[in-house]
Amino acid sequence: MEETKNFEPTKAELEILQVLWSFGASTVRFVNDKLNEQREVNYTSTLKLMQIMAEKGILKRDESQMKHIYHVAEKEEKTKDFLLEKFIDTMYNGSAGQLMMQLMGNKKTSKEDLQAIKSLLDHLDKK
Amino acid sequence: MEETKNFEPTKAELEILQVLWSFGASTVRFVNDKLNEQREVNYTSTLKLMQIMAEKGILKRDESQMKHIYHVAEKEEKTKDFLLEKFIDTMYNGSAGQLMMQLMGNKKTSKEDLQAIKSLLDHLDKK
DNA sequence: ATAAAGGTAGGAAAGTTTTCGTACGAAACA
DNA sequence: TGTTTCGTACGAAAACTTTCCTACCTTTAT
Repeated sequence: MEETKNFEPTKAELEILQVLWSFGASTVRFVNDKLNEQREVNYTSTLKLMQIMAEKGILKRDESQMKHIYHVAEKEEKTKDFLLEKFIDTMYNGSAGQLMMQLMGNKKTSKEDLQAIKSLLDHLDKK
Repeated sequence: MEETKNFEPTKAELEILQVLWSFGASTVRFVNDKLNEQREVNYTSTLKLMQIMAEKGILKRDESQMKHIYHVAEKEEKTKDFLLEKFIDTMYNGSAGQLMMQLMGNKKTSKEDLQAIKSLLDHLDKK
């Protein structure tokens, strides 16, 4: 019986999640190397963080090898859904539509994006 | 000459922003009361936080009265745009389209939301 | 066999954020 | 007028997050 955890990754934890989401199960060394492409981090700092995340249940690890291999415990989609929902709750009062509106008034949303959305919507419509 | 600040509200700061966004310029007392509808917070804690936010330039205050009145320095839209962009960057690799996709696969997005989007898109199309 | 390189573990230090105690001034009121 | 209530200011404590030092074990290379 899994508990629905109050899963709130910190900033540094999110960085690590991103690496694992992109590249799949990895060693601490690998994750640390990736992080260092963006900013300087000491190996043991990354190690410690990943150990903590494992304790919290955010990550699981395969200890059968000397180089432990870590992977994310929850499905990427599930976690992102959760985080997105939280974001919408705090920023848009829980209204996804409001978020979308904001998005469309946004320079960041390209014509291609809009077109893609549109055809997807049409597609949904037909069902 | 205003600098484009590296504006990163903390969790507690966001709570306060939400109150001010919803109700407009307010006293500390009012904000604190609103916060206490959700969780217990000491008055001086809220005061301190709002003072800090004022120092940082996130809030401005009218000190002409004894009960200082605080308001958000930046336009709500601008701040939300910034925060949304950051969120998309970290969660969806900068792709607003990807976010939308996730949103549509989501239970939270209602038929009405989708319909609203659709007509907005059609509207944009015609220009 | 021994040194060097690379791994884990744990605790303490450093950095941030959040909370609150205390002091003190102004307003309200009895 | 005196006392209670309500406000600000400020510093320090508490809590949380992040970083890194040190110890020690395993593998690899000389």
